[in-house]
Amino acid sequence: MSRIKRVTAQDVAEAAGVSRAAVSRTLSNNGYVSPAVRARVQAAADKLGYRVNYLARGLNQQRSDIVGVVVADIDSSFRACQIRHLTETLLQYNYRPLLIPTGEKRDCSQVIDMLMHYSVSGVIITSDTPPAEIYTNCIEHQVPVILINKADQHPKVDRVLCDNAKGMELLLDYYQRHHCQRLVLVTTAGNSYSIREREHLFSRQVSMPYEVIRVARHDYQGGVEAGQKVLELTGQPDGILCLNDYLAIGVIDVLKASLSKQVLANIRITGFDDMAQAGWLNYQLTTVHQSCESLAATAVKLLQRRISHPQATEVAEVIDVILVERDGGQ
Amino acid sequence: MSRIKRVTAQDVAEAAGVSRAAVSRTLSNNGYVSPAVRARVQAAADKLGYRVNYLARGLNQQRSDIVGVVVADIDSSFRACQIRHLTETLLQYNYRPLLIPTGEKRDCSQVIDMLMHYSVSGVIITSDTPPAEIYTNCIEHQVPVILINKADQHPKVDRVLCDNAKGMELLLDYYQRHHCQRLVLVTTAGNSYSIREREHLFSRQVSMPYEVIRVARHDYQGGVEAGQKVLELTGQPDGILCLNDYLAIGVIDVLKASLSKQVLANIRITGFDDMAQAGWLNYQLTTVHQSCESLAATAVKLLQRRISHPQATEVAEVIDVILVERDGGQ
DNA sequence: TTGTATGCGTTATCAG
DNA sequence: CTGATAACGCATACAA
Repeated sequence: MSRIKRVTAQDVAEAAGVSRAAVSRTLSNNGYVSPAVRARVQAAADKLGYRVNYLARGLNQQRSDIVGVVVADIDSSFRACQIRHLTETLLQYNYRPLLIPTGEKRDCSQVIDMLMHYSVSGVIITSDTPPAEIYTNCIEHQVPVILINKADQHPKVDRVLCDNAKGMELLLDYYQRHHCQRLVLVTTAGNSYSIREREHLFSRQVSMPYEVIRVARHDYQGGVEAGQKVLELTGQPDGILCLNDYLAIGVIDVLKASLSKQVLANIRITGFDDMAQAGWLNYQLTTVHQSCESLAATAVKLLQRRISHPQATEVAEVIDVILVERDGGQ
Repeated sequence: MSRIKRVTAQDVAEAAGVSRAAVSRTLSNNGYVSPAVRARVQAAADKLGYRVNYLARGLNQQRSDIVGVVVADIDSSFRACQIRHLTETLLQYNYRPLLIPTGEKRDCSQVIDMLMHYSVSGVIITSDTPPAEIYTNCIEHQVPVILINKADQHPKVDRVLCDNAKGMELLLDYYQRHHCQRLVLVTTAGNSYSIREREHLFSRQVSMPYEVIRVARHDYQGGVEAGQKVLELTGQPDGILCLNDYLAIGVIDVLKASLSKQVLANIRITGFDDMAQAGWLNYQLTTVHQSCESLAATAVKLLQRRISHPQATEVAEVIDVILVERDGGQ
């Protein structure tokens, strides 16, 4: 195989008339090197267009600066937003995001196993139900793990969580302020942490009578199914609290198709997450906003902390939320 | 620095009582090795839980099996779908997707440069306006480049394209079949290849009088802006051909808010791409469907081809499209 | 068919 | 402060 000519540290060293070691020390800012040599090395490196080979460095240092980003449902709006900010932030801090989508089919534990053999610097998990195998695998290889919106508590595994409690409080306060009499909770049967947690908080904090509609999926289709169940109720509720925006939007679409504008105007529907579509004219959904930016920033901050202090006790940082009141498209 | 104990080929070799070379040959299926030895090596490798170190292999082979996926607007629905299928397909074929989001701010050429130093096996670009620098950089390093829905034609750079021509034909045929008299084209002023190409094809193939509404952005906001301009027209058109689904949905939302159901029912609005929201009850958008699955499959197929035949002449594969007729939510 | 020896490009250690 | 040298873990030409 014909090997491609690359600019190597050796080349720079020769051009600058110094040793490889001096080059390494200069460019990694690690170790003593005289200003004179430093200048010569810099000049030579720039002229030759030298950049370190990350593979070689990774092999040597046992860490590649690659960060595995494990995520389910990439094509759901909110997740896509998370991914975008996570990858942007990682790059900004000189990590490289290796994206691992986890479908139902794919055996993601195998993929995770693969990650270990890249000497990844860390793994950020946004998947809904990460197999326990991931932890054992990562811990065994001493790879930092950051969990986003996950229940699981593990030693040395940091987490960043959306403030579901505050969000639910804001929503319930919203319904109370508007003197809602008959509330319906739309939730799902799946094992998504966010949904489970919000449902739990709801039932603990709610102080008015309510009914529950439970559907299988937590996406738009689930919302449609929920909307149909709403129509089957005897009489209309005046409040429908949906545990995420997709559910709310599905409900809205079904109700809009079957109910008059007047009737609909008296039903307050809310969501959770504030994904892009919540702001669309047709929905103008009142919902709880969680910032993907600060979520990403916090995740990467925790990752860096754990990389430099592998033995620190685990922490769980909570991301603030706010209520976004919209007029429901009226 | 305390180094983590890893299972290395040497360990396997000792456990199996053979040389490192025999282990390498067995596991990479490259070179001759007797069945007996092969079995012993396999057994030892399994028992010890050995997996090759991709960094070391990459350093040696000058290719890391990492594939850079460069993409703008991750959080747009259709792009997210592309990403999902691209990454899934890449993993399926034993590549690892390194995700590079390109914003307006970020200087992505720097990031691309970084990719080169991972000895990436290839780069797949879905960004709308990839800087020319990318090509020169990749070609210089002899890294395969696959372009998705891009105009740029470069030697040794393969492309996969959506069949915009057929799509436009289907749409115009649709309007003709329904005896549309007054058509409005909604397009943008940006330099997105898909939009530009579709607009060009439209003007070449259209055989009825039409008006043009041009907005700045090609996202939902652009659609809203377009919708407002539609309302300013003297009299309503009976057809609005939008060059992507986002534009169409924005237009629909504005018109729904201002026009009566009856008037709206006489306006045929169409999009392009068939993103998830096009199928939502509220929109039921007639649009041109392009399959992200086959797009991803084709991209990876071309990538593999170029990896094994770096000097092959470039090709452009076209992905078939179909018209998805929906009732517009009536 | 197998083992030996060498290179891949860095960084870290240890003399000088 | 600097330069030789040994890892890092793998693949492969070459010799046996």
